Formats: sequence, structure tokens, C-alpha cells
Amino acid sequence: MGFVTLKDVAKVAGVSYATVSRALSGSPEIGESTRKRVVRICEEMGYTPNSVARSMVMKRTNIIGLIVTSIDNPFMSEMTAHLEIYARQCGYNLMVCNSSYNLDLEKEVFSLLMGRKVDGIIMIPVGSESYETLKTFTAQVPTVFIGENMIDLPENYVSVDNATGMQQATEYLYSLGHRRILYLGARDNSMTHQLRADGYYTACKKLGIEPIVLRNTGSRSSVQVGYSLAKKHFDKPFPETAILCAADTLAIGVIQAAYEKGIRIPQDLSLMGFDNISFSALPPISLTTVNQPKQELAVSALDMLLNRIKRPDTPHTKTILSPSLVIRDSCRAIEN
Amino acid sequence: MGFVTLKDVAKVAGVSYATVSRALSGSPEIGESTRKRVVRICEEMGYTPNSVARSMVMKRTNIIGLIVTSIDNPFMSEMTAHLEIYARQCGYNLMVCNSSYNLDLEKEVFSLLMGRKVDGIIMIPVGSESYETLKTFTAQVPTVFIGENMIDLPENYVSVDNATGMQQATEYLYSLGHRRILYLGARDNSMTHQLRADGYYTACKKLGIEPIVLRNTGSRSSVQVGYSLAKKHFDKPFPETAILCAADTLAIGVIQAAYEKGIRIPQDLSLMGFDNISFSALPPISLTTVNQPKQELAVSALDMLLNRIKRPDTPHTKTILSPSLVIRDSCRAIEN
DNA sequence: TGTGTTTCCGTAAACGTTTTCGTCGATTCT
DNA sequence: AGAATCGACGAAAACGTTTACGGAAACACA
Repeated sequence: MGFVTLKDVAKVAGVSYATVSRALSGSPEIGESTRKRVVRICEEMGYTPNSVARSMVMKRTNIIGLIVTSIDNPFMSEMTAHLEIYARQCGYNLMVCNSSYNLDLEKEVFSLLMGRKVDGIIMIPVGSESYETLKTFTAQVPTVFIGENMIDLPENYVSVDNATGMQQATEYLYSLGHRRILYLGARDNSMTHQLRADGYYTACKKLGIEPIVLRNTGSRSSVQVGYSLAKKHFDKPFPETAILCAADTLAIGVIQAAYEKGIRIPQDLSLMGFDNISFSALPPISLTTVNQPKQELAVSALDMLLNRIKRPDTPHTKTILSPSLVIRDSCRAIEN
Repeated sequence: MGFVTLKDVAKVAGVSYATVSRALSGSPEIGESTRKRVVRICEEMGYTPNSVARSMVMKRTNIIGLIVTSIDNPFMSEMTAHLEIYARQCGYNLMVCNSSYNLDLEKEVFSLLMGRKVDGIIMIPVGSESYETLKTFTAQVPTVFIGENMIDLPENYVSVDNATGMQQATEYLYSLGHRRILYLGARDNSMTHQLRADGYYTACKKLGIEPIVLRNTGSRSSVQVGYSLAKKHFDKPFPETAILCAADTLAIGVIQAAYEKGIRIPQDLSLMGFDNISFSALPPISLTTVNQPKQELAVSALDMLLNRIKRPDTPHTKTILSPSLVIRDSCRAIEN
């Protein structure tokens, strides 16, 4: 349209447009006096370099694609916030897409971002099937998975130690005197959730208590799912004194179901989650949970991605961060 | 890098690269037989068009910039989700930036997005000062403001009728018997918040009750601010039977402060918010509030923007959507 | 003074598309 | 049969940059 280009500036300054480019890029191949003059003229004319044209010749866009299952999920939006700010500091912008928990859409937006020639992609995959549908793509553009464990898979990822985190959660409940702990929301279609369940089983075995599991047959851990599972479970008398949820969102659903049944938390039932989404800290909820360090996840993921952009043919790497217990008010000690 | 271009396909197919372009763009200037052959070869070779090169010649990127104060804010992330999905359906991708509630940063990312040659920008401004700092920019690229009212300003925006919404909220509390209603969180530096306060004042005058206002001197309505204001207010005895907050986040802060003081909601104090962020629906919170239709806001904003992209020199437009009361459990009726 | 070196700047190619224009053969019309 | 029309395709320009290359002037050294 009507924006001012490098050529326009060159014409006004009476130099070639290579000179203008050099003046702005901080090249040494230019005299100090002309540089100052050209820069001044650029400012006067309100010239801003066209990133598209630059991308064309530089063969990189300084854009990184971000694929999340849904941005309106507190865990993801918190991470996205950290990611965007850090990325911008590193000279990159973020192009964000929702996969809407749908494998086909996930593939579609991945391909879209490839066509956009993003320099790299960070994604929270829909599930462990994502690897299969995407592996031809991830070979073509630097990709880092986040949050989801891709054990034994030739992919780059950063996540927390889910198994250890859930093991610690179980042990914490045990230490409060709980012996009948229901694990709510186990899922098969996500390595992350398998690991969390593993952590629970490991702790049970170690502590000598019997594992009790309520599975989630869906592909998503939502408030709604937590509510449904808990509601059904609360329909008949139950012996458990504590519920350990595979995710905070599930726990919030449990709170709702408990509330409707008149079950008080923590007086009648102790409750734990996993993720430490921002909701959890709100006083009426005050959920004891396991923290995923969102900022560190974001920073590690971006660092890893930038490394791969620099050197695409290095072996795949993974980073496992430590989760930490966040003790609030949803659990209480009981005597046996 | 090593991706396959139009030229490569042309060479294999034995046609000029104009023909390949035509085959994919659905141009009529090509024979049906060659089109099929070329398309097949494209698929075989795994060709995906380079959007950057296309943008270069088409003079449009099909990218729209989104500037939010902070994506990790449930109101904004909900809207962003709707926006991204709808935008993608319309053939656009979203480049997201946080202004972090900072006018300088807001200006910086706006300029950045202009350099990216985005086709248009949708933004939730930091405050009403945004107009001043940005008006030279908004003249250069189609821009739509969202959520914030820009009354009498030559800008395009879509928002809810904040004054009416808050007036209805006040009337609702009055109808429950409340006569001493504290309005918490009024702010001067946002037209939206001025309008909300106006709605409260209007209702007070109409109903013949005395307005009582606790101002927020900061530039942001956060849980933390709500907590501080309420905590201070709860320090000494107060006559109000209800608190009406300028935003849901403030109300959640009030809940926290009330909780600490042993003030029960709604038994001891009725509480209302504004926005209907997703938190508010959670059973332990169950906040009565005024709904902003996020999806309609997103859709209207994008429609308005796409119109302006098509015809940039039409007069500025605004869209005002209707808010609606969402009655939950944080208010109770009292007798006078 | 001649040669080599350095500094500064201009020329032009390249990036991967879209699209205008021209051309060539085939078809239609008179 | 000749002219006009049409359909299908190729050649090439254009978009706004970056940068390799080359050249001219200025300077240093022998």
C-alpha cells in the first residue's frame, strides 16, 4: 500500500538502497557520517523495515508457531504468556493456534504453520497419538513438545517429572493418615497421564496400600469430566477418605459434585490435584496440588527450540523439570 | 532450506511455474488434464506453498495481530480462543502479543506488528490513554479495539453496554432489598470503567439510594487489588450489605479478604462482579455477575476488522453488545 | 611514482510466488 | 479457405529486502 520502502529512503538520501540497508543493520561497511544521515532520514520518513521481504531473503521468519489444545485453559494461557514475553525478548513473535483437542485439526494447523515458514514450533500435543500423525512433519521443522512426555520417542520435549510428582502427592496423603485414596481420572491415551498413574501405583506399592482407580475414558481432563466421574462415584457410599486427581481441572469438578452432595472438603473428604493452575489458589478453592513450573517450562522449551533452530541436526533432547508440592487447605489429617 | 518449491514441481512436471501456480489457485486459464497431473505431482513431492513469498507479491499476509494486556487472564484467553478459531476459518492466522499493561510496550508491539505487515490489528487497550499514543499508528493499519469503549474517538471498537450492565446489576441488588451498596474498584483511566461507574451512579439516583464508592487508584483490576481494597475496608465496621465490583477479578479478591475476616458470602454480605469470567461459575465461588458475551465480541471484532481491511476508508464504526445478568449464589435477599 | 591495502559505496542477483502479456495452435465463423 | 476467436500455456516483471562482488577513491609504504 502506501508505506515507505527502502527504495524511497534511498532516493531521498541520494544513496543506493544497499547503503540504507547497511545503515540500519549496523554493518561496518559504511561511513559513520552517511550512516547518521541515512538513519535520520529513515526516522523522518517513518520507515519501518518490511519483515516479509526480509524473511524472503534471509530464509527465516523469526516467527515461532505455538499449538495448544485450547488457549482458554489456565495452564496453557499462563504458559503462553511467559512464552510470548520471552520469545519477544529473543526477537521472535508467536503465531498461536488451537488444536481443540482434535488430532486432525492438530495436523492441519501444523501444516499451516509449516506453510507460514515458521522457524520452529512449540506444541502441547493432543495426546500420545500425536506423535504418529505428526512424525513426517516434525522431521521437517524444529519442534519441541511441552508438558507431554514422549519417552522413547525421537522427539524433543520438556516436561515435569510426572511420576515423581504424583508419587509425592500420594505419599503426602499417606502421611496425613489416609489409607484409602481414590485416584481419579487415569487416562491411557497420554503418556503424561500414564506416568502420573504410575507414580500413584508406585507409591501405593511402596506404602503397602491398595490402589483404587477411577478411569477417564475420554481424551481430555476437564472440569466437566471430573464432575461426572465424581457425581457417579458419590451416588453410593464410598470408603475412600481422599481423592487424588490426575489434574486440577478434574479436582474442581469434584468440588462441584461434592458441593452438590453436601460433602465438605476437607472435613469429609481430602482432595488433591496436579498442575497448580491459577484457579487452585483462590481461597474458596484453595486446592492442595502439585506445581508445574510454567515459566521454567516455557523458558526451557524456547531455549531448546532456539538451539535446534541453530543446529537442526543434533540428537533429540529432553528436559525434565521437578514438580513441587503446594500445600493449601483441601486436605486434612485423619487418625486411623 | 530443503523444502520443495514451485520451481521444483514445474521442472518435474515439465511445465512453467506459472502453470503450477494456476493449477493450485483454481485459475480457469488451465486445462483440466494438466491441472490434475500437476496437482498429483505436487502431492507426491509434498509441496506446500510458501506463504511468505505469496505475501510478498500479494501485498497481504493473512495475519492479524492481537494485542492483549495479558493472555493469562481468563477473560482475554477465552476471547482469544474464539477469535483464533473464527479467524482461521476466515483464512487468517493470529500473531499474539502481550502489552503487559504497559503503554510503552503496547506501542512497541504495535509497531512490531506493523513491521510484520499484518493485515489488521485487534487489541484490548491498556487504558484510555492508549488512544493518544497509538493514533498515528492506527491511521496506518486497520485496527479494532475490543472491550474498551472509545466514545467520541475516531476509532473502531466493539464492546458491551457497560453502563446499562452495571445499572442492571445495581437494580438487581436493590430488588433483593439492598440499600447500602458499596461500589468497589472505580477507575478513572479507562472509559469502560467510567461507564460502569456511571451505570452505578445512574441507578443510585434513579432508586434514590446514596452511592458509596471505593476507588482503585491503580491502572489494573486484579485479584490482588480487590483483595487489598476489601481488606482495608473490612478493617473497621461497615454498614454496606452488598458489594458491587467493577470486575470479577476484583470480586474474587474480595472473597479472599472476606474469607480471612470470617465474613460469609452471601449470608453476611452479598457480592457481585462484572465480566463473567470462567472462574466465576465454579461452585465454591458461584459469583453473581454480568456477562460479557466473549464469543460475540470476538466474532463482531473480526467481522468489523475484515470489513475495514476490504474498505479501509469507510467511516469508523462501533458495535455495542448487550450484557446480561448471570444470577448465581453470591447474593441473597434481605429485609429492610 | 608505483603498488598494495583499506574504506566506502553501488550494482545486481537472489528469495518464491502471482499475474500481466504475448504467443501458438486449435476451433469457429463467413 | 481465410479470418477471427478462443483456450492453454510460457516468459518475465514485480514485491522489498540482504549480501556477494566489484570498483573507485584515499591512504600507506617502498
